Amino acid sequence: MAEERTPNFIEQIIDRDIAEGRWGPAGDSSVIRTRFPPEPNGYLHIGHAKSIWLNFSIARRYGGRCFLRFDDTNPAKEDREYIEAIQEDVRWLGYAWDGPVRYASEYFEWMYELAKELIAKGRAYVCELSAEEVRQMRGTPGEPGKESPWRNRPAEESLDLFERMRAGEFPDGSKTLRAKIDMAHPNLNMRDPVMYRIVRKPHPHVGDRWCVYPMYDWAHGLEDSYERITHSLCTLEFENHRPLYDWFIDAINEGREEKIHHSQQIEFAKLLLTHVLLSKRNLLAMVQEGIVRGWDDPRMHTLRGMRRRGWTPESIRAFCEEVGVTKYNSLIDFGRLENAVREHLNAVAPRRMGVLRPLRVVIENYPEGKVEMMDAVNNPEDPGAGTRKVPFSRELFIERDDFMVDPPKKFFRLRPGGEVRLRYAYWITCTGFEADPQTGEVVLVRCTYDPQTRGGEAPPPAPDGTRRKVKGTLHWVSAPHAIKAEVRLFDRLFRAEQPGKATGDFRDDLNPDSMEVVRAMLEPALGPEPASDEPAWSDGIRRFQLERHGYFCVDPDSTPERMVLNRTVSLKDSWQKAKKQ
RNA sequence: UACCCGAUGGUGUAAUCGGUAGCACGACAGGUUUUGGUCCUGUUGGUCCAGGUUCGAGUCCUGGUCGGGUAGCCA
Repeated sequence: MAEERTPNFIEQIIDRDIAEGRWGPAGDSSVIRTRFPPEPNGYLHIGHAKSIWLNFSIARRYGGRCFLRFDDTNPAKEDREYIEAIQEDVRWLGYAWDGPVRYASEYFEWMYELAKELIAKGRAYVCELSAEEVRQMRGTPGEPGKESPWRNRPAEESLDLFERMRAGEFPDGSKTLRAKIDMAHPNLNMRDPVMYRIVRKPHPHVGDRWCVYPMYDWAHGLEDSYERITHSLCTLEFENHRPLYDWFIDAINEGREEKIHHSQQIEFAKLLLTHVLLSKRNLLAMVQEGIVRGWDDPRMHTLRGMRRRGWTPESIRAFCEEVGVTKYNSLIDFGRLENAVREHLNAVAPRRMGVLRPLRVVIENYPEGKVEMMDAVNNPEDPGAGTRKVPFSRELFIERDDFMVDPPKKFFRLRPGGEVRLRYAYWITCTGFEADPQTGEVVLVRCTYDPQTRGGEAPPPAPDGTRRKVKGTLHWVSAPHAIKAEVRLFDRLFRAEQPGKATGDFRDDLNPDSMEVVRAMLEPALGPEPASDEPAWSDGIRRFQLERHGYFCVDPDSTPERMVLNRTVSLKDSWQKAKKQ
């Protein structure tokens, strides 16, 4: 309603349908009905998010309905675990389906009766060819296939056989029900496709009630029909299946008193991202080979992984909206997804200070034992987020990268003799440092502070009117108050835009530094107990911006004794970029 | 060598009936800034090719080129 966005090609079709009254009274958009129909055979990933977003946002746009339906037609591959996980992930993304969860398996009886109608009409037959024979007789693109010897058996015989298939009289794979279409059809899907196969496997939803299971092409249009889906949205690889989708519904309706609902299938391009692998096979390989720690590893682009990494549902939805829907197979730069989460988190994430690689600093003219509580802004983008108190004392930690003995040009951080601002605290000047005699590594920096700069304010101008300036502002943590934490710094899992494209093996493109674990020092507000002014997150996960570093969330591995933070994404860093040039 | 689909700056996506090719991201250059973040301003750069129809074509027609999909008793 609110958005002025121009309608995508699917919405344009729907607009026309509504104007013409194709699905109900002309002008009534509330008849629009979509569905998200996952097979419960794996965890949802960012690619599914696009489909979820599309179906649910269309229903919302038109005031229609969107169902969640498990397309559970193949018990050999499906599992209860996924039925639970998928619902959880859809909810996490922020969507509520209309009514109960639907299951294709609950429509099997109806489908079975319709199959018998087709047999009776001579549009389907029981075939006794083996899988291998069917494959060989299908022909190839360019040359026609051969007809099954069972193709023209009497309808009564097929009917009898089909009933006995269901009754469990025949072994797995021994017979199939096939549609009688055209073995010379240029579209391979139309060469007498299999409608039912015999499979004896316990089904995750309906148990052992069935031993014949419908194939996708036969089942899917019927599922849509049963639920009176108006627009059945799917990905481009089903384009060649649409003629069959339509053929089945038309064949059923031919000569039938009571017509069944005929949804319109519309195909769109699935989400393709650089630096990411989403296929079930590759995801599984990464888990099984220990490349990642599991399906919810923060480097994985399963929705579970992204949730643990700190991605927000809001940012994923905004990303889908941003990249849009077309029939063009585009490859989206992963940076777009990172931008989306930065944009959301920049607006709402509370700012905190945390030192990832600590370097000790002593303020030599600051009294020992003195502690001042400094006022720090929680979010400069949101004045309503308020302020907090941060303790300051004589001994601090600053970032190792923020001090250099012999810095390059344009380095505005701390150096011997140099002055910088400590954010919300004081201006300090470096008076010396100590290095490890063995390694040369700096282990301590000595500074003095200017009491006139409390809060980080510039000191009053000198009598001659000149004003002192500092170029750099550093974050810091008071050493005696610091909270020790484990911080996991994640980076892309793959270095190549298209992992595996160069050599054929994605393992060759793995980023060896996709996870770095550091012992960090955090300000007290980052303790195990949420501060009272932290925002309420839709999923209850605590998220922060560590100033000058990036966005982080609290990992479930955290305990009251030890905080564990995950870096969702770093801040943009024009200094890093400048250094590389 | 079959069938289906697609093609607009670096990337993604708009352009009503055929009528000024726009927006976002990136890159680059400035400005603001107590985060080298954010924000603001500016610059850069595009209709796959060849014909045709038309006063006028990204849009319509014809032919090509390039890219994707399709030969599971998977979905």
